[in-house]
Amino acid sequence: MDGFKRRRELKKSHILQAALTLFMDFGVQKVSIKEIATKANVSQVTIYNYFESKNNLVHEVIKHYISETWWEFESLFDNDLPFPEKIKKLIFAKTETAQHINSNFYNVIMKEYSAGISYIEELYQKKAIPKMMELFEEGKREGYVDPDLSNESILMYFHIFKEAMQREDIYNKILPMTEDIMKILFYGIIGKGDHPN
Amino acid sequence: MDGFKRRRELKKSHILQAALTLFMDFGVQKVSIKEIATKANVSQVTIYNYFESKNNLVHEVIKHYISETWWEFESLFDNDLPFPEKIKKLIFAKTETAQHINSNFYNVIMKEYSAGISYIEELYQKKAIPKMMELFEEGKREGYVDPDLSNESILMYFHIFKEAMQREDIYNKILPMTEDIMKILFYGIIGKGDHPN
Amino acid sequence: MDGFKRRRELKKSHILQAALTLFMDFGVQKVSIKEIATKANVSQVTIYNYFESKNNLVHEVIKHYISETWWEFESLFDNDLPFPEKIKKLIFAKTETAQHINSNFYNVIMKEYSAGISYIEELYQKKAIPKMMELFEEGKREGYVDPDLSNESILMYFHIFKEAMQREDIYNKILPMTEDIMKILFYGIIGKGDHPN
Amino acid sequence: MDGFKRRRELKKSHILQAALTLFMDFGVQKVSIKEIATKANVSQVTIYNYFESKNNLVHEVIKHYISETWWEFESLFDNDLPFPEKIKKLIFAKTETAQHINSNFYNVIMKEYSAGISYIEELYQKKAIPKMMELFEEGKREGYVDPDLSNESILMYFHIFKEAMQREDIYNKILPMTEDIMKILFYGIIGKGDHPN
DNA sequence: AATGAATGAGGGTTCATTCAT
DNA sequence: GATGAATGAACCCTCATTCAT
Repeated sequence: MDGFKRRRELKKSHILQAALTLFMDFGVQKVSIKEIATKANVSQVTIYNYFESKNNLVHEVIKHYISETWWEFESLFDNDLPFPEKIKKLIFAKTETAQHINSNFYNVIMKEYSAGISYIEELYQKKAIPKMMELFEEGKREGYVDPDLSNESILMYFHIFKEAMQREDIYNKILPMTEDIMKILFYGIIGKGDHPN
Repeated sequence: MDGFKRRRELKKSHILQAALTLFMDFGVQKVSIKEIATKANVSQVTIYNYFESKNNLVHEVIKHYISETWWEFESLFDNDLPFPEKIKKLIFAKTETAQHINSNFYNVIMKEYSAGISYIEELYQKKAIPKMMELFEEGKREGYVDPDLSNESILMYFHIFKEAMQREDIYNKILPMTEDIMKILFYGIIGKGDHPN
Repeated sequence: MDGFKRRRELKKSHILQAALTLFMDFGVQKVSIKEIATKANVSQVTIYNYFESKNNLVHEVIKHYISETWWEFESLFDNDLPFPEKIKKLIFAKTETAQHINSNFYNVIMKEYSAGISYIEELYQKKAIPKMMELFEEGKREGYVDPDLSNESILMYFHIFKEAMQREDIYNKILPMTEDIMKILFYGIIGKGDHPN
Repeated sequence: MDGFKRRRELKKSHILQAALTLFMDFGVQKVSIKEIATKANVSQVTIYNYFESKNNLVHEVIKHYISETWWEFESLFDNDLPFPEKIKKLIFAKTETAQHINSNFYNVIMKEYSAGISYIEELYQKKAIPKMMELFEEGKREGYVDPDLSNESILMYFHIFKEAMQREDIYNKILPMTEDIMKILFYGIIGKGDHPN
């Protein structure tokens, strides 16, 4: 990549980062192109030159965000922790990028996702889900996961949790309860003791 | 209440209902006062006469919505079902009002809530939470809930689920997995069988 | 029509007139909503309240213009002048409305017309053309028009002239040549004298 | 002309051609410098380097267009057809360049012309008009044109026609009526028969 | 009390043009 | 000499809100 292209990419990256920060703080709709331009120290038109429209900028920001997030997610698996610790980390690890995400921005991402935007879909289907499935299988092998449960159910279950953790308010409330929550997760609300039936 | 006041209340109610419907479908930001006025068959100014500002209207709509939702929530407890059935109903019952709620509107409500808006806070603290706590105690007495778990943790746990269920996409995906999800909820991912430790 | 409606119509008419004047002078594209608003002494938004979009305003201005023009056109027939005088008047009469029309505006009107916009089309097909045809028939009866010529051809022929007359530059150049032009129109370039073949 | 200059002229010509095509299709106002640059495979700035401003580019394009058109016009006279055939050809010949010209572009040219832009004016005054005058004189000599008519009047008359023919809609409507139109042109609407007075 | 009319502020977007390499 | 990058100004349009009747 020559100097021209590199500088272009750098500036694009600046704009993306500025937009990402603003979107995460205030949501997509509340942030105007003007604000992004100001924060990125460029003119509005420059943004249009690079991204063509606000909609497109939003797409690119999401891609940017998703791929950054992805690396952090993937790194969670790069260790030899025992299964329960992996799970704990997976749910409670505060990823650098993902925290403090404005709910509007979050919803926009979800809308993209459920609209089947290929980039996210592919990353999720081809990489994230298989990684999780593999983890569940490991848990089943080691006796930590009931082999009768379908991986899909467990995935949904985790998904719901992981998502809730992204919300700052919930995260803060739940942090002091980590142990209890982990217990419920593993042993259910009944606990490991004797069961009524 | 004399005729004047009654008509006034009726009109207010019309406006609230119109606004609620639109907010639930499209979110708060995407709905303009003009649209609400049109749907409610009044002029924009009438809305201002009654509600002073859009922000205030939103507050009132949320109050309206929360109280409607509350009756449905309360009614979930009016039965003699065994504990597990109550839980299932609690999580999976599609309340009439709450379903299909636009995520933007949902977030606005949540923001109100976490901002400590008194009305919601009070309803939640003084009515909803005690009702839930009572339920958990019942579960503990009957051996369905581990007595070592704090009620607060269980509450959070349920909260996360109940909230996820409000989202149409998640609800639809999870419905076919009801049994698995309930199993995880009660027995954890380990299941009721022998435990590794 | 009550006072409200009357005032509304009056204001609408103001805006239409302002827009018409500007369009005729500078063309549609060169005139901004802001300019129209300033000239009509209203805010831009008022124009949008009345006309919804610039496109729509243009439509309405054209309708307004066409109907005004129509009365003047129709009045040209309300007389007992001999056929040749009628023709002369028809071609050279400077209608109050039609003169000084900016060519861009003219083209926009023509585009509307050829797009088959119903209002203009109908006026033209059902009223203007029959009126002209009738005139040609009169001319044929009185020996002023060759009965072998199709009315359609004559219509086209006149149409071309009448249109050219609308253009200020042409009109001014042609005015001193009125007699010659009329002669050509009636007797052709060959003139009434003996013909070569 | 050395290689540098030749390449420069080639590029200029490319740009002119690209601009001309676009102007003829969409009009001057609707075509942006960016589009021209893209079509000509140069950068926007190159256009500015060569033509200084859009206005100036438009001038140059018109000059380019006029001179191309001129050759075609001139060639119409290079034959030994009898007078009536020459006239017919003159009016109905669809020149290669001139056809399908967007009306906006046409008007811009006309504005240039009536503004007395020297290049066009000169070509017109010194070349086109004399050529036409010569033709009329020929017609007069051969008895096809009434010697009492001033050449200026006939010129205007033809001008109006020729112009109308440039418009696609009119051209298409008039083509099937060629014979009638030619008859009117030569013998007037009265025709060659006996005259009423 | 209710409403039609009106608006200032701001949003996304486009364009002709200039800067800087 | 040629270009990618950048921009101020303007445009159409929307919205929450106020005015005037």
